[in-house]
Amino acid sequence: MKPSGDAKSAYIAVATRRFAMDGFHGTSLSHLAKDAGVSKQALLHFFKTKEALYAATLTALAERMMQDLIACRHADPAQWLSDYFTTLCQNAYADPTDMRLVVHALLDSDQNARKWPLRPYLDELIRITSDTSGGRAKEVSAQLAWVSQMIGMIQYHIISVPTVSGMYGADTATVLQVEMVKRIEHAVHEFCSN
Amino acid sequence: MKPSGDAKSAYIAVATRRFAMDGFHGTSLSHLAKDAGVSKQALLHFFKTKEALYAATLTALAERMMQDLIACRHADPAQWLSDYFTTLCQNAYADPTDMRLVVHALLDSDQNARKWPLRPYLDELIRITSDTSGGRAKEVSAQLAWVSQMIGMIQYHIISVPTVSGMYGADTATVLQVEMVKRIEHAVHEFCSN
DNA sequence: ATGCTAACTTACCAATCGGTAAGTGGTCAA
DNA sequence: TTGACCACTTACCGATTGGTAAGTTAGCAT
Repeated sequence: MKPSGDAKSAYIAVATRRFAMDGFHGTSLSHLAKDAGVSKQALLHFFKTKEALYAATLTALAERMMQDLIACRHADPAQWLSDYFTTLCQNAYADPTDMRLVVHALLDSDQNARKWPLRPYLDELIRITSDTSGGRAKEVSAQLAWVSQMIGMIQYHIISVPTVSGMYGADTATVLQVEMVKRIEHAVHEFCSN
Repeated sequence: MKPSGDAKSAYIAVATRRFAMDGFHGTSLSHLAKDAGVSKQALLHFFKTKEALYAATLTALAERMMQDLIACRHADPAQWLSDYFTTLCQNAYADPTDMRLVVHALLDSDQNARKWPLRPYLDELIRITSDTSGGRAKEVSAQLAWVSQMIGMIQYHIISVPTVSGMYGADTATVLQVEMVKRIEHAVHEFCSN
C-alpha cells in the first residue's frame, strides 16, 4: 500500500515553505512539483486546484498555531501568554515560515476571509487574555485589540528581519531580536498587571 | 510639449495601487496598462522592466512616508510621535494602500533590501524617539525596537482589517479600530514617560 | 522645411501559467 | 486471475506572462 496520507502532507509541507517564501502568486505548481520531486499532476491529483492546495496549507498552519499555543499552557494565564509569545518569536527566528505565511494570507485574503481557519486560535488567545487580572478589568474589544497588537508586533517583526538586517547590518538585527523579546515580556506584564 | 513627468507619476500612482493590492507577482503589466488606459509598452517606455516600475513605486512611497512624518512636526517629540502614529493609522483606515505596499515589500525583499528607500524615514523616527524623555534614558537598540514595535502593530493592524471584518463582522472591526488608536496613544505615553 | 526626440502604438515573441486527458504500473480484495 | 482502485506519469492545451522590434505621431529647435 502506498502511504497516501504521508505523500499528501509532504506536499503540504513543501507548499507551506514555498507559499510562505513567495506568496500565492509568486509560487507556481511547477516549482512546487520540482521541490517535491514529483510531476505537477501528482499535486493536482490530491488537490484539484492551486487554490485548494493553498487552502490546505492554511488549514494545516492554523492547527499548528493552535497546538503551539496549547503546548505552552500554564496555570497563570499571564505566564501562559508571556511564554507563548516569547517562544513564538524565538522559534520564528529559527524558522519564519509560519509567520510569513500568516502575513501573506492576510494580504491575500478577501476571498478566503469567510472560511479563515485561524479564528479558533484567535478566540483561544482572547479567552486566555480575558483570564488575566488585567484582561478581566477590560471590555472584549480591548482584549481583541491587545491580542491584535501583540501578534502584529511579533509577526511584523519577523518578516522585517531580512530588511532590517540589510539596512542596519546583521549585528544590529540580532540585537534588535533580543530587545524585541524584552519588549514582548514587558508588554504582557504591563497589560496583565493593570 | 507632452507632460512627461505627469504621465510617469500617474503610472506610478496606478502601479502603487495595484502592487499594494495584489503584490508584485500578483500584478501584471497588462493589468497596470489597462488601469492606466494605455498600452503595456507605454509603461515599458518609462520603466525598462516591471522591477524598475516596482522600485519606482517604493521610492515614491518612501518620500510620501517621510513627508507625512515631517508634516506632523511638533516641538514636543512625544506629541509628535503620538500625532504621527495616530494619524498614520486613521489615514490608513480610509486608504490602506501605503501600509499594504510596505508589508508586501517586506515580504518580497531579499533582493531589494540593499537599496531599501525607507531607511531615512526609519532613521528620522528613531531620532525623534531619542529626543523623548523616555528615549533619552535608553540605548539606540531599544529605540529601534520600540519604533519597530509601533510601526509593526499599526501596519499589521491595517492589513488585518479585511480578515478581522470577515471573521468577527464589520461592527467589531470598527470598534477594534477605535480601540487600536487608544492603544497607540497609550503605547507612546507609556514609552515616553518612562 | 527638416531633423530630432519624446511618447506612445501595433505586432509579435518564446516561456510559463493552471489545468485536462489519457494512460501506466503497482497493490489490493474477491 | 481478474478487475478495481490509487498514485502517479507523459502529452498536451489555450491563455497569459514579461519583454523586443518596428513603426507612428506630435512638438520643437534649427
